[in-house]
Amino acid sequence: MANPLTMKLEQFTRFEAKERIRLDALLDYPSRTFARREVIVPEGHKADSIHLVTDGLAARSKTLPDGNRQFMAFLFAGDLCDVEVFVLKEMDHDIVAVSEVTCVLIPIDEMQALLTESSNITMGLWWSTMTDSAVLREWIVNHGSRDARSRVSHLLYEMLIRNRIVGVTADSTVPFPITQEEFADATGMTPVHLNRVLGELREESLIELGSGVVTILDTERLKEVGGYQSNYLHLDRTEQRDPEVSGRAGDLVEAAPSGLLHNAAEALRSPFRNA
Amino acid sequence: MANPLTMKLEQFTRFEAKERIRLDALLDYPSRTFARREVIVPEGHKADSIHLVTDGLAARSKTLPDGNRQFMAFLFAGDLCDVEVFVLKEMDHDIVAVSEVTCVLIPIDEMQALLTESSNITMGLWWSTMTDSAVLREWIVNHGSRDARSRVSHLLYEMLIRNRIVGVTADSTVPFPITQEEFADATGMTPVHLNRVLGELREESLIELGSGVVTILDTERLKEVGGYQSNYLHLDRTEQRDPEVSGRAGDLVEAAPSGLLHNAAEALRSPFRNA
DNA sequence: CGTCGGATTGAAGATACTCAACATGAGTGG
DNA sequence: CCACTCATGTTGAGTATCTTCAATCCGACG
Repeated sequence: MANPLTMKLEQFTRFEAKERIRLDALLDYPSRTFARREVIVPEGHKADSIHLVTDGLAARSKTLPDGNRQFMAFLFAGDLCDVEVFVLKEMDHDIVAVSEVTCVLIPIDEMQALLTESSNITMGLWWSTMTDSAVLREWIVNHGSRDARSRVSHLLYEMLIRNRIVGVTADSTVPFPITQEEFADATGMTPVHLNRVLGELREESLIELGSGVVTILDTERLKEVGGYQSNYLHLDRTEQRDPEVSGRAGDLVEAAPSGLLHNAAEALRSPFRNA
Repeated sequence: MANPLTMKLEQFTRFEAKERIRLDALLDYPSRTFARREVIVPEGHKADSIHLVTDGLAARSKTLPDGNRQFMAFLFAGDLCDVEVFVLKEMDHDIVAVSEVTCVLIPIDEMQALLTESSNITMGLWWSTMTDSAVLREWIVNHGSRDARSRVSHLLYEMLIRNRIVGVTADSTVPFPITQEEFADATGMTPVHLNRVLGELREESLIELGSGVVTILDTERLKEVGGYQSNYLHLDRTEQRDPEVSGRAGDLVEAAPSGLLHNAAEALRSPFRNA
């Protein structure tokens, strides 16, 4: 079984065999499955181990005193839930399971060892938090400057792209096992209004809703409605390998079915390769 | 002159003399001053040097095709504008000068060297991007789940705390050299409505507006209106040194005038100290 | 004194929220 | 196998918040 974390980090740098083996071995640590709705890592938690998602959909979530809940990010296979506690003192938000989620629990000492051994891995993880930051910033734009229609479209489109990157989706079907209430928490609106907006988008034949899946019927128009620009996902490293690829890799991913990024990773020359 | 970057990173780890000298020497690189409104680093920029703010207030900003502008973060002295281009391919947003801003331009090779030399510094910078992420997440909550009143109060309070951390402000006066239009861009609302909300807060004797400064008249109530919780700034490292400090350092900073954090830094035992 | 950027105020309208009812569909237990 | 329940989705009507457009005000500065 391929280690999704390795795959992810290889978007940034190319690992030596030894490093890859080391990373792959992380999957041997005990794993745990969380039910839908279950809290994977609670706010205030001080970790002795780090959670790596290997399956399912999780979310970073914060609940305000008034009960209002806000999702700040979605986590897929290959995403680390709580690298921050490793450096920061404690979690400042919850990680909750949106679908059923499986995590591997990596002891903090092991993580520590990994970082001291390989600066390549350290840099890779740093890169990972940076791309996450870029997504966070885009979410701020989304919440601050776009209306409900755009916000919903934007999130759906982002989900499509992120799934394509990972190679989960070949066509325009996005696995999105989420209730409308949760969707509303992610877009900062009420479930009622979200429902109406989704209705609209469906009415206009932009999307189709199945159980646990969203099908994008008109990717181009959805992208437009969402005001989507792909640069913030930083998918454009392929250029460095293959300059004659017309356009940017971001567009490529949006067009090509799957498996692209892994290839891109193989060819990557990062500034830290020799570090 | 104290290097604000060193000071900031010392909140996380304690540097050896050699490292500190190395960091401090960064200030010798050529610096540049940017006028109000000037773009410091444009979107799409691929850097050969990294901008370190040494004075003034800058902002991360994104402008949508429809002209709508959104600020995603404010940058103070000691903040790096574009570490990301160092790892990512290019900037996905602008850095703009809100007040007059001075930056030191650090050559990318120098930065590279620093990272290879000292894993302590690498970890420190990683820590820095993590705390930035925490702030970004809080901004998402702010935009997604709070109404205008709370949003404005929250931002003001955050600015107060961040200024206290740096030791700029002893009392409750926050240097905030910003127009209401820019303030509106940071809170995701129209200038008109922001103006009304500010009026309200002033009416209620929560704040007072001067030119380039905001005075918080009632910190407690402002904190409450903003629904502010201090944990996301991760100021609580002092506990590790001085367990008898009642409460958390976060609250301490909110109460104590200044200079706290630097002391805290001196005593910090980070998990990476021996790395 | 006039100009200009920025702050302030008013009135009308749109977007999104609240409250509340109702529909649907997947279990669950009789 | 049906009835019941519970979670989720859907729809309606009234309301609040925030926006838009536009006018006016104010202070700094030439």
